[in-house]
Amino acid sequence: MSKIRVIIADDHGVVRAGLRGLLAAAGLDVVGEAGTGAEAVSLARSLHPDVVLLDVRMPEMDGLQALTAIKSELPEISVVMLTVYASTEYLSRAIAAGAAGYLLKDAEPDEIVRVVRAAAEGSRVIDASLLQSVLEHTPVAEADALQQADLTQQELRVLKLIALGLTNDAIAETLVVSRNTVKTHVRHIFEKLGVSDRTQAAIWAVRNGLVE
Amino acid sequence: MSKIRVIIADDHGVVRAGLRGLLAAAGLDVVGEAGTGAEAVSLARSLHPDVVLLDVRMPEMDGLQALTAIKSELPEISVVMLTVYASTEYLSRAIAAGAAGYLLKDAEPDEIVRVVRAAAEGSRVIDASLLQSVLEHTPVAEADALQQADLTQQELRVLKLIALGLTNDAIAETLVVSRNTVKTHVRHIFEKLGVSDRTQAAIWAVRNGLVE
DNA sequence: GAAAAAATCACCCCGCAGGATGATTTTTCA
DNA sequence: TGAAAAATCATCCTGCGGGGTGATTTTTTC
Repeated sequence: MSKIRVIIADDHGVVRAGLRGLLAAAGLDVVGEAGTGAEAVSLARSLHPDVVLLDVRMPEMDGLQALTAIKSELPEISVVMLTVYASTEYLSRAIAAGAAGYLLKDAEPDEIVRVVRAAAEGSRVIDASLLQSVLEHTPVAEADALQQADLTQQELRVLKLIALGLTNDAIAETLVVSRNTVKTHVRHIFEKLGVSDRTQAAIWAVRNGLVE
Repeated sequence: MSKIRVIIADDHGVVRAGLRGLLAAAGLDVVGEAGTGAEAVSLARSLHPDVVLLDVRMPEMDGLQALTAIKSELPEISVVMLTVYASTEYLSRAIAAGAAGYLLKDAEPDEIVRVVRAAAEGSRVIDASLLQSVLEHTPVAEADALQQADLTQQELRVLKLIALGLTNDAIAETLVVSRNTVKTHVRHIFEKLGVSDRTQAAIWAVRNGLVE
């Protein structure tokens, strides 16, 4: 079994060095480094790594743009986003654009390695602490419809992940439960909201300020 | 072939009378009238009509609540919503709650009859003028991402309908094209937005202010 | 008037989503 | 402590969604 090949893209040399050491120590193969989004894309093209670690904020094409470029040209490469902010907005966009993972820079080294490994295997994993903030923090405003919906805690989490654009399988992985369990929650959510599919549920969630 | 049985629910007697005459003249059978949402629900329960015409605004349970109650208890009954406002917000909710049609009160008599007839047959039809206003009116603010997406006119319409929660078949009916055509547009939309399913496309649309 | 873009539609395939049902375990709360 | 609610998971089934390909017609644009 060959090593997982990774490209690191961040505009700060210090961060790159830190990540490189961290990943190398875990037995991963850092095959390239980029300081801009554009560089990251061309490196991905020439080196075909298993995973690209992209900082959200970079000169000459930011992380999201680079992500989009890579996924459209090289969809088989897994891209993990790195950020300092726990922004639902960005998270949602990154997921929609096909990111395999989303990491906070202050995440535990083990957590970073875990997410990169999972990404290489084709899984989608969101950093636990980031996920926490997204799932547990509900904007207080406009909570009336939410109250009326009378969702349970777990159903609420599932709904938020639906509203982020995750599939049932991705939700199952994220919440560490089985796919069947997720499907059960999803059905209950539909009943309670009075909708008939996940798209309508997502729209409901966005309109009622459940996310963002 | 028996007449289509309709219940009319509106808190204004004048409106009810107008609708009754209009529908009767078209050969439909108005089997009941209600002045409140609660009445409409109980009438629906006892009379089992083919179609219920619900005013959005009514005392004792508004139209949306009545719609939800009817659809959960008697899903086989088609419900057409009546309103004076062309609100995307309400339209989206009504569709999500299972409305078969959505009519403006100042719609042409022929149009009203057409929608009620279509609803009785199980189709989902949105009043043409209302649809027009929803489809052709794009909030100017935040049009940057939209420009970048570079969608064609028809793709834009399809995306808006996706963001209202319509299925491909419903979109096909609404735009009067084949299902295959819709699917083609949908695929192109996904490519242009860089998303992988309709839920993410809907979220994109809402976030970028494409609807509402 | 020719070339390019947009819109239309068909057929095939596959997998996930969504519906129905039943069941067990854990947690909550009166 | 005992009942109710919540969370977990399974299995079966069906259909729609989404991917791939190809093709024709209409409209736009240079």
